[in-house]
Amino acid sequence: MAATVSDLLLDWYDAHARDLPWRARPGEPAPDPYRVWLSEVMLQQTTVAAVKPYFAAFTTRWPSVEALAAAPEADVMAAWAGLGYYSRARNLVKCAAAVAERGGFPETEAGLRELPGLGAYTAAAIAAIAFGERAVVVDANVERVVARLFAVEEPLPAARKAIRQRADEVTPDDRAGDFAQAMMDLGATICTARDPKCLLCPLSEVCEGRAAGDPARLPIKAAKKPKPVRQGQAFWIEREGAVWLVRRAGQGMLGGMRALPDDGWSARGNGTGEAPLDASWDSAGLVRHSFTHFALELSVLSASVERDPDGAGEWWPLERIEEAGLPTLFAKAARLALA
DNA sequence: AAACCGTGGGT
DNA sequence: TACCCAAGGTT
Repeated sequence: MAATVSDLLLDWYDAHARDLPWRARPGEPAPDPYRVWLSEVMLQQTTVAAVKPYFAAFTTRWPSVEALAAAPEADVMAAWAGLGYYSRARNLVKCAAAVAERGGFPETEAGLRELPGLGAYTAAAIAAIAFGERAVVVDANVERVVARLFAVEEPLPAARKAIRQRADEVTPDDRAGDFAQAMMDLGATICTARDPKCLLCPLSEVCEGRAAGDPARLPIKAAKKPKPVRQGQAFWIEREGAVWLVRRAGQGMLGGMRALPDDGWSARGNGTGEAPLDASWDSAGLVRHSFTHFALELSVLSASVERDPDGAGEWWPLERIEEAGLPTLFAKAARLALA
């Protein structure tokens, strides 16, 4: 009888699984659902290398979902600074509160799916990895592996339905969590987006994409739109060894994060060029920063003042600027201003 | 349902 | 350099 995809993949995983801080080794008991949840949210659209130091910091500072739920939201947002996609941090706080309130994580895919910040992928991943449920886990790695394995010629995103169906067909009843992690490891290390290592792949003998001759061209994706370049200004306002920081609105770009005052630049257009107060401004330089859907040229203006700017904000000590939790854009601006 | 939402690393 | 990409979710 021919070996199934899941047999081949699980055998490979038993020998080659990556050793990651949030993961149990093959055969060990399932890890703490809190650690699975936290890692899965951090890993959304984010590389393993980027997540590792944040995962270590969060689990040290907040060892349980109850501890995280009890933390001030500002502390969690500041600890997330630099990881990106800050709605994840806002939802992390909401989710921790909901889980602590109900006395633990839901143990089913459907129950998990109701929590803030958990979509189809993350709910399935936690159900399978932490609770051993047979859930169909489809992320970008699985899409790529499945598209190649079954030579799916339909372009993404239209192919998602067919890919999910194929993924369901190869997902085993037992070890669904290991199977999901094996698919993701395969996608991350062997069946990579560029230059797949087919000679090392446990599925090479059954891969229809390889049989067809050019697996690397799959999955087929639509061309990306060009990013506009926007111009804006940020203001470095000093008084008595402190800098004026504001908190951005809860929705939208860098929502909920501490920030420098700026002139209202956005994805849609340039800033107004208007400063938040009259002062003698010096140019501290230009920050070029690329977001997902636009690029920003941010000119940083610096001044010393003797009164508070209008509106809400706080004077933050310069020597503790690293602890302010500025997102990377404004951390770059601060570096310029302090240079 | 297409658009919005970060960042760092690889090529 | 410029572009692509990564364990997606929300609206």
